[in-house]
Amino acid sequence: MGGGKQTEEIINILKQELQKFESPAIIIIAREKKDPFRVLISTILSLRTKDKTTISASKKLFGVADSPKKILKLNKKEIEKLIYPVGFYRRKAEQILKISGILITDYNGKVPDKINELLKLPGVGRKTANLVLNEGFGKLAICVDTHVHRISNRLNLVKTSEPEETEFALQKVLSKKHWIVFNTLLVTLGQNICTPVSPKCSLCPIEKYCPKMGVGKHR
DNA sequence: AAAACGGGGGC
DNA sequence: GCCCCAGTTTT
Repeated sequence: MGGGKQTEEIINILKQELQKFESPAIIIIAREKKDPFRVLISTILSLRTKDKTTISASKKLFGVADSPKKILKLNKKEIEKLIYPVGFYRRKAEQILKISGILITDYNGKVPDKINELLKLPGVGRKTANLVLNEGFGKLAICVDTHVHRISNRLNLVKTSEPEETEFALQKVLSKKHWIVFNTLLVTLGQNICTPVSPKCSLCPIEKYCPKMGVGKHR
């Protein structure tokens, strides 16, 4: 299935050239301790939030409680205080409590490793679920967020209007060995170079593969 | 002052 | 399918 020489080249170049940039927040957090629960909770925290904020809030929270059981010993106010600088902190505190309760009662305290089960949890959509499968469990999944969606379309790897379409379109285009790294590479590229507005095309290591080369400003 | 931030849920 | 969410940082 799929691959394409050009896609291979793009991924290889990105692997080489993006090493100098900091990894996305969830990768950094997962690197410290590979634990699906930490990936899940920090991904919730990262929603519409900058990486630096996500990392510091995650550290604060996990310093106090990094398991469903420990989370449930806290009340909502205490969690809010720990995660405070992230956006939507009240909603997220509630979701973290609810998720922890559900994990205890329905899943024996473990994060499920099936996407349909993950999607039942409050605050968990496809992006979060796939990232948990991907980074938490090392399972084959393509996590599509705004960066992956935007850049995949800029490169004409896919022609889609919604992230969910992108996920399924990429499954046909990408060879499976790249499914897990793809998200990290494109997020890193998207945060540092191929930004939503005013992308730094002159710094882009794959500019020659980009159909919008030289446009300078594109969506 | 305004836009941006690795979405998701409610209607 | 549209609209709202929440507070901090960057432009």
